[in-house]
Amino acid sequence: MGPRVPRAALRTLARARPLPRAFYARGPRALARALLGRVLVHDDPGVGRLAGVIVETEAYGGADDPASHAHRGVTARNRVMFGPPGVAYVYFTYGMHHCFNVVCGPEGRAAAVLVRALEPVEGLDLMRRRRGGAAPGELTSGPGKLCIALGIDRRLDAADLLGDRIWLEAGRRIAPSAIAAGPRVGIDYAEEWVGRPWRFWLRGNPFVSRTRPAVVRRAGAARSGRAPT
DNA sequence: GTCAAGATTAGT
DNA sequence: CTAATCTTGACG
Repeated sequence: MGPRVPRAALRTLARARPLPRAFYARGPRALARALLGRVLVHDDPGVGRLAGVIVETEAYGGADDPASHAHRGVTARNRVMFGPPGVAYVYFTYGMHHCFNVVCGPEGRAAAVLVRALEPVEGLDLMRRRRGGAAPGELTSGPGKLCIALGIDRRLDAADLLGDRIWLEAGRRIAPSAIAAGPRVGIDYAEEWVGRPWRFWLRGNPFVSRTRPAVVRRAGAARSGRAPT
């Protein structure tokens, strides 16, 4: 017989455990929604736990998605997008920023979810130092910012999210009605894909990235509310 | 080898 | 609005 553990404590333990592989075995849009409210934890070597609640995500597909790195097949950079789900895809861009993604879907089928913003919950002091003394609301309110704050870089590319370096925990339960959707940021090309609401966030959450609204360049591509899937 | 563009951010 | 900063991947 093991030690008796109160039910509430069991729930806490369950919450503090990495989400199982099966959690990631679905398409990118479903996962992008499911990731909202989950806690991203980085056990930064020699530093400790840095964590935040995911409040904004974007879904990326494979060959058919012109905005995806996987659009033109496997390359050295995007290879993990084609691998098994539950793995980190971290890439470097604009010569200075990293972006953290969660690989999902069945193995062999490229798909991933970009984590665009967090609500910081653990390691705020260090995050603030790394972010140049930024205000709490600015620490992790963008894909590049959150990587700086949590110390995420390419060393974590291909890291297993069921390992001991970086993982996700269950966190909060989110009601579907609390989720808002809109066009992906920085995707102002590929006309017929621009309006697709593959960006998700917690409605009204102050830690969501401030983005200029995705501008639809060509008339006729503009859509509001529901768009083709 | 060469080169344009980038799933961004901070500052003017 | 634009500079910063350098990797990636397409093309020759």
